[in-house]
Amino acid sequence: MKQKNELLSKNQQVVLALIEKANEPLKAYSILSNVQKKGIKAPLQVYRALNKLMEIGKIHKIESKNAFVACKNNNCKISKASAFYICETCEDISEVNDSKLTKYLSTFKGNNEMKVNKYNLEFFGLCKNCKTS
Amino acid sequence: MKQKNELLSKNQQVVLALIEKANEPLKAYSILSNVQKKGIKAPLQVYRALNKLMEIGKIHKIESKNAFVACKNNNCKISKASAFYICETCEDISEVNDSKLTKYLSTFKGNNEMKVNKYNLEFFGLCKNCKTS
DNA sequence: TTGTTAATTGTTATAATATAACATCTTATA
DNA sequence: TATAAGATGTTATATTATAACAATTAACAA
Repeated sequence: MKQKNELLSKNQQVVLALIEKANEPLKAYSILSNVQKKGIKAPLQVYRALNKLMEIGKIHKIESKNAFVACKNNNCKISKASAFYICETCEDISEVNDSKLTKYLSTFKGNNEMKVNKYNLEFFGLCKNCKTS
Repeated sequence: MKQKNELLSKNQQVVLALIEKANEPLKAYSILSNVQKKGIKAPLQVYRALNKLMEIGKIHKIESKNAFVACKNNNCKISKASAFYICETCEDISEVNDSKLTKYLSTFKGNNEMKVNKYNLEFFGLCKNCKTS
């Protein structure tokens, strides 16, 4: 199926559905083992779906974990900006949703005259639960 | 040698020297092949040195590239905060050195009450050279 | 100076993550 | 209806990283 109308292909739908219903970032091979019953048999099929989903902003990659989460910020149309909190103790990850931060970073100009298209930010620390326990 | 006085062990010195003289991020296996003449033979020896060097803030990992660069910000004693510009065209990577950004992010409190210990930020875009060419 | 301890080293094997290369299929649209 | 873009399926392989275990080194305290 030629991808018009923002329609997702079968493999893309299957992978996205799994990631969306998970409440934690999923790794590629974990995704693979969970979609084999849906007919996806090889790593490349998963990675291709992941790449497409990242392109259109439906998911983000947590680079420091090699894991993938659904975008929680209004289903970003384009994946230009992402920021996460990562708990170093319980590994819980949540997406930062702070419009000031987004604005600050999207318009950030350092001293090197780069034209910034995109950024990824990962905060590490202790989440509310792990702080108190 | 027990590590007091901030002294680095032999393998750590060898790996750090290579990374410091490189003008681009180096990948672990590229480091390995470049230090074999110095007696480092196995991936683990490289990874162990890299991990130690990251701990003490001498180098940073570019998560999106799985590559390692020397810290250019006053040889950070502790690797708590890192930010990079990454050119999507020429792959050139440079460390952001902006005290306002550092302060903003180090004291950032979103809505989730996380205690932030550390962060990593990667800006993607076009560097000065690639913009004009 | 000897025993203890923590850090480091060396080594083999293997796990985990990701892409190359190539053939085929599907469907929108020119 | 031809074509081109996107998607699929498949095998093999490349790349990145750690497990597990044994041995060595040197600071420090008894």
